[in-house]
Amino acid sequence: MFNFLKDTIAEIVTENFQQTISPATIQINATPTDYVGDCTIVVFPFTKFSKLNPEATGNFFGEKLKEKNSHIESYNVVKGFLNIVFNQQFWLAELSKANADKTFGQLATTGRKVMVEYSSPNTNKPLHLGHIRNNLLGFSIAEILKACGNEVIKTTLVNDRGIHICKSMLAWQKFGNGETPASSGLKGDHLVGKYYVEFDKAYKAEIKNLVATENISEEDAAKKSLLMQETQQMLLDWEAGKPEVMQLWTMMNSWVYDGFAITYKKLGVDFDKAYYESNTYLLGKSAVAEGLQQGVFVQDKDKSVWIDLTADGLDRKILQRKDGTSVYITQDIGTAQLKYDDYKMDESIYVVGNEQDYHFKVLQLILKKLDKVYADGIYHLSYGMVELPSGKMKSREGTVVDADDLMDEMIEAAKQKTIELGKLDDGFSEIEKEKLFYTIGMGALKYFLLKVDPKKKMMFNPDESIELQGNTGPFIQYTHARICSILRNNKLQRISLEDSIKNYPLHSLEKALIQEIYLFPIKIEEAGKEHNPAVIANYVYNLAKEFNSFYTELSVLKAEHESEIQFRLHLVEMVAKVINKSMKLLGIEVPEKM
RNA sequence: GCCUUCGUAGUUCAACGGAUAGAACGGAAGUUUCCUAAACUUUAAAUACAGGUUCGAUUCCUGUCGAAGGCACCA
Repeated sequence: MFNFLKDTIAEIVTENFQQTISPATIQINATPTDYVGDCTIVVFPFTKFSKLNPEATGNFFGEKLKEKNSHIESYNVVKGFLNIVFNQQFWLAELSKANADKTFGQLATTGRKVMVEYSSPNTNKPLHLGHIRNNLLGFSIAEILKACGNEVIKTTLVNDRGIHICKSMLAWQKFGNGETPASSGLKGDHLVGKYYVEFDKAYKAEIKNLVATENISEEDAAKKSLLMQETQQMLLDWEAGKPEVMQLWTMMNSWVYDGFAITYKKLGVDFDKAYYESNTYLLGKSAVAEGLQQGVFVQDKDKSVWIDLTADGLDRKILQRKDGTSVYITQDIGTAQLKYDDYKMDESIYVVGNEQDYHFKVLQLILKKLDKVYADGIYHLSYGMVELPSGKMKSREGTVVDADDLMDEMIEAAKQKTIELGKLDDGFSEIEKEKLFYTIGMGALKYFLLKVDPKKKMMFNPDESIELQGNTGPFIQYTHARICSILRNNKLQRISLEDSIKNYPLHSLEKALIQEIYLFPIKIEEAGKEHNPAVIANYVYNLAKEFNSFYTELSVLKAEHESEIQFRLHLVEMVAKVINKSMKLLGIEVPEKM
């Protein structure tokens, strides 16, 4: 923030104290509202070489800054804080610049290529609330990185094979009676998920039965389970390419993909490229050979392959089982290579839950040891679990908040609320109404999940968590709709922003809005750097709040001079633009009327 | 057992080591002859505990208590 001041401060230090400091280490914040100033420089660190007390140091720097920068109107010092006030010309010039910039909010091209892998579903069950957080984060961070000037490739790695898939398949074979999405009326992914739950039920019943009748431990019962043995046989058959199994697998997966397509469309997310684990699960083999040859991996007597990471503070990790099959991390090593071969990206972001923190630490370290050029570009965008009041969601037991159900409930809630408020009296066709309910409901859901720092776990109470008032998506959408309404009713005249500015003194609420607008590109950069959409969510909420205060206290249309009204209309139009662009970065639509 | 995260108003979330710890919901009290009241204004309410580091600690370090997650040839 205010980086031009940092450079000037560094200059002052060099000229007066024969020291060099890095501009990046200087702290400049927005001034808290109770103090006079636009920004605040923390001068405590400078007292070391200024040999003055904090107040005197602040005054010294304030004076020097004012000499060097014509934009500074005044300064004041409170304790060790130097508050700077910029003059009106500065803020108006910034507003003009932003207004004239057709691509405001699009940062300069970096020439960097970034891959974002997200969603990465399993094909044995429908998506749930946790997946929604993943999808929204992935989509949003991709948008933010684009705005930061990067070329972005969105990918997903579909987990379409493995023992869990076989469980659904086996249960369907045994209990399904040929049920299909068409015959049952169920969405394909829900139908398959139903049999995944069926399997778990039948399996638990079998174990219970075995324990009771044969008087053995649960552990032993698990080994004797016929269901589990059949499932494992099915996995072997799949790997051998047995036609009946492949046919069943293809059919059931296609049901799931049809279901996912609907969910993704409703969520508003998409991918440039999908990788399938059924194509990549054997890729780790060559990596194992490579690692052994380089001496990075070791092979035990039983033929299993390992890497010893104890010197790096981690564990000894298996990479290939004694039977020669590869494990999860080995596949990831292979897939990382495949992705790099395909795209040669500079950065590769994995949007994956924080229960895999350790896994990604290990993955990156192994790739480094293998001297892979792309190892440093790997970034695990780790996000916290979404928790329910009742505890953790368990898809095996079916105790989940289903993604499709939740979206429908949100849209329904938006509908009820909208009708209750009497918002739709005029000018909405049935189609427009449905579209509006969808936009508001999804806006509420998306904002709710994105406003929280991704790293942190979050609590979701299905009964009361999602509000449409307060710090919510609909609040921001509503603010946008009000501005659009003002602009509809009061067409901007042909007076340009520059001509409407003239020289009347800016009201503090007008200035506050200009300051928020000024922050937009800075926030985008910050969000990109931190891989954190919540930065944008908090920003746009503040902007909307700032507008609401302005709107309530000032009125756009009742200024003293016509040029001032025109100026306010320009200003407010700019606010709407920034809200629109910010929300786009979050993947949230903003209606013009609601 | 070892490792990693996290404990902030009643609740859900904020706060690059910076000023008097901010919002929202819920509670209390107000504001619609006027641009959309899903709004605005006022008000009560919190850093788990004990030490340490320094000009300054919710933030960094140590310990205690509490919560979640990971590690054993699952993905």
